[in-house]
Amino acid sequence: MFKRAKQSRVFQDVVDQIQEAILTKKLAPGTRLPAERDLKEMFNTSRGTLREALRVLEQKGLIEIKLGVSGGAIVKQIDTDPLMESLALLIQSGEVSLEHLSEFRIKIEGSLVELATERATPKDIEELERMQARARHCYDIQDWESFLKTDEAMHTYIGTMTRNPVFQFVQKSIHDNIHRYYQDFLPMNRERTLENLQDFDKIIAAMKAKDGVAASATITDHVQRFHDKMTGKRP
Amino acid sequence: MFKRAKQSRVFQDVVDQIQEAILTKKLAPGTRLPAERDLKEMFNTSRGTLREALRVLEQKGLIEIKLGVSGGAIVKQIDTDPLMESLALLIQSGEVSLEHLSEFRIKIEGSLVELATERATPKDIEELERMQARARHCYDIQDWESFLKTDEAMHTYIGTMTRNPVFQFVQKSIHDNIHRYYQDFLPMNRERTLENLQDFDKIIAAMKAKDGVAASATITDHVQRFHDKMTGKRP
DNA sequence: CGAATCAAATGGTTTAACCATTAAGGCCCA
DNA sequence: TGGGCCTTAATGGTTAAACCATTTGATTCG
Repeated sequence: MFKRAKQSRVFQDVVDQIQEAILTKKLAPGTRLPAERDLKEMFNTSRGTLREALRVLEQKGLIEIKLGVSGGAIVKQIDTDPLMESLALLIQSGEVSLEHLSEFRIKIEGSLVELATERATPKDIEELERMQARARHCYDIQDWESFLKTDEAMHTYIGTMTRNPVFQFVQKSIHDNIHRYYQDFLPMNRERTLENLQDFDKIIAAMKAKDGVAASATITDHVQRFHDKMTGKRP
Repeated sequence: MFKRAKQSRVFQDVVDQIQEAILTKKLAPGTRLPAERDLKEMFNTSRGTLREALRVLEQKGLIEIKLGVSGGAIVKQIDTDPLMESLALLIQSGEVSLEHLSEFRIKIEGSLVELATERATPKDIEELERMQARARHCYDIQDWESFLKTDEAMHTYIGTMTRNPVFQFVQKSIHDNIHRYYQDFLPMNRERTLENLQDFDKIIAAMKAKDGVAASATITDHVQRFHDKMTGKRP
């Protein structure tokens, strides 16, 4: 019925006030907050307490703190970085395994590609083709590391094509985390790389034809193959 | 090519050391860290700086701080709460709208229910039926608020049935955030509530029959209807 | 004009003290 | 004996004042 009455922590009140001002756009991104020695007066608190509040806001990704004269706390444009950091913590702690992530990816990436196909602009297709050309070049000179980077960039770009920040975050966090631990268990080789290239050829062709179902099917198969290799299954 | 050399901030070093110890399980959940006045000696720093570090770790969800004698910093079991908080910030700031979230939900919740159906135990089904009975009771006495709570609990429970923490987080965060802003635009009424009940009857029946496809189809339709109402479309 | 130097603003750190909360033990009195 | 009250000590929360380190811009000098 009742929640524990919150123990009053001064710094928490400061955090709440500044956060409220940022979320309601009373403080726009780019705005510079007053200096610590001024803020401390405004909130009628001490500098130590005020700094604890700023530390929390910084950790939440709401402000950024710069050094030197004309430095100080600057209101940031909110982004998904704190979300990504939290997810990385969950993975590093073992609460979430790469198998969990990969299973999720199998279920979601098809829908994501389908949505991206619906909303793809000619510019998007051009951009993907540029990236695919770069990937092919990496394959030719057998630069696997750059190939992986390009591959990740293509997946992430398809996420942005959905024009939905939720899909964008999901796609970015999946690939960011999968690739971060990639080489631990999945060495790159010529054969797998070629498969990747061919899959993306198919996907781009399907996107051009506005065939979301085909694009979806191709990527789902692509992802399933990755998952099977990772979990040690062999066809 | 190069990243800016990190400006040395003492508190950051303290954060990194403690975080490392927690993630590598050198400090197990439940462990109590030494008192601030002792930690400050160990890290050879001041109490203010040390407290900034503790504040960051608390914000990350890695420790919890209790007051009084035998209080102090206690290592927490990592969970998805910080992730949820970050997402809530994105939504409150308007970076992510409820339409975005709802569109995502349409694509994912079918797969999620399918997976839950595959992995459902008899106990899971029993639990769902208990919840459904409670929802029906709320409907009978026209207690819409409790009905919504039960509805959310059922969706969240289906998330746990996947046995995959990624799906669990996704499901929890979607419904947590959708319901938080629910009444702003979607007033509950007798008709919609009855639809909800009937949908869940179908889903539970499909789960009993291990018919993942039917369960998936039902929930997707359910979610799509919700989305259409929210975005103002009428069939 | 350009480079070196200096000065001021600002965040980062340290120290020392005091306040507030909590748990535990002891004391008093019925 | 038992229950309630008080004291005490440990611990986080807060304050204050000073100094250090970094950055920027103005000033000075060759």
